[in-house]
Amino acid sequence: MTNKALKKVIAVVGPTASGKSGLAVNLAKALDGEIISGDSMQIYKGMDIGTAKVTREECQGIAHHLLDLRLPAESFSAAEYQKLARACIADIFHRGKTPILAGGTGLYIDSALYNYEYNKEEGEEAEANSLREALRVEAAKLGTIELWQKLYQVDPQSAKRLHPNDTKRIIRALEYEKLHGKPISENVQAYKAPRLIYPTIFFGLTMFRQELYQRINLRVDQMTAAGLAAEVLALQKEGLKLDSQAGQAIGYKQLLLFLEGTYTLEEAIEAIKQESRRYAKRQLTWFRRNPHIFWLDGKKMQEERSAEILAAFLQEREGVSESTEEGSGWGSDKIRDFLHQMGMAFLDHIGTAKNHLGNAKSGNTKTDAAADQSACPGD
RNA sequence: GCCUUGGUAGCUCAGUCGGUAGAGCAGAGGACUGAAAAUCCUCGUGUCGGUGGUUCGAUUCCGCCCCAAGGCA
Repeated sequence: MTNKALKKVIAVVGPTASGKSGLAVNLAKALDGEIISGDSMQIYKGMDIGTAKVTREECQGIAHHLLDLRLPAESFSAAEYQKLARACIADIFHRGKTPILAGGTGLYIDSALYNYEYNKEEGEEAEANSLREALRVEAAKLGTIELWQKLYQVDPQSAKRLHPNDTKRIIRALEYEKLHGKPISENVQAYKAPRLIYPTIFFGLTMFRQELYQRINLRVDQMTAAGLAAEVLALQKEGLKLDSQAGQAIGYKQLLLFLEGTYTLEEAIEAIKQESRRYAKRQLTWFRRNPHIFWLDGKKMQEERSAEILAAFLQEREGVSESTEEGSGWGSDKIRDFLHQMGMAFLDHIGTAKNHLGNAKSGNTKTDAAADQSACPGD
């Protein structure tokens, strides 16, 4: 075997606790890869336990990029992420390795991999932030409807798109208009036809909802046992605050509220579990609409051999020229057959995600053979 | 064994002076282009414990039975 690396970006996405990090490392080992984190909170130094950041052992010698870039008091943005992630991808390709983008922050991942256009002129972060702060103050004074009406006057298109209660997005639209003198809706053409900017293969990890939630609950308990509260306390002493970006991270927010006396410890932990479950659901909503993603059973993909087989498959196909890289046309049937042959689950993306509710109340929700096979591996 | 109070949506309960029922929480679906672990929108049919009776009609009234909690022996 000569070069194991692919000339493609591998993206590993999915909800929290679905096994992304582990699969990414195993794929990296098999494909001579390096991992780029696609996670908005692992950006922060010192936020390790609560963000489930990979430990030294878990890295297994594989390079991980875009972790620990900022202090918890600092801010960060999707635009900055885009720039850094793309530079990282270029560098990894340049060194003849496979870039593996793994993470759960949909906006960050899409910003890096699709033709999202952020404005270079807007680089003056401080200026933008002070303007944003001013708009925030104004928003609080005006009330939601009035703020929305204000946006309607300068950018009726965006106003129609945005719900009057979605203050955050309304503020951004107003901010954009002030900074550029034109409505943000003008910058949105690309967004109707998202285009991948690298050859990319997406893998999404998922599992029955009930199972996923169990794993989330378990993981929160493990984080608690590993000293999450102590971590938050230490960060608080260094200035981590509830109203900062990092202070909004699930786990950190609730424990800060505990330290402030709003929650008991038990209440905080319950809230962390619940918010994590809801977050996982939102992640699934984001990724499900992406037709490029091949969905895999997160539990089965945990086994190292699964990753090896998948990697071998990718290498085998590397030579084959693919004219239909984009869209679900990419070897769809072939990969399905292959994965079935390997005894792995192939979840037929969007449809199956819906079949994967695992909702006891609605009983048997399996409707197709693929879901059936993956759903009951032992039967 | 007797008495009391309950048994209504996954959970906690409200309610129907008899016309097949509704809140909170949990949960589900969706949106998303410089805060995104953020922000926002939408969604409530359940043998009203079981069974007989009264009634045009019972989840609602009555009888019996089952279950739970408390009290008395």
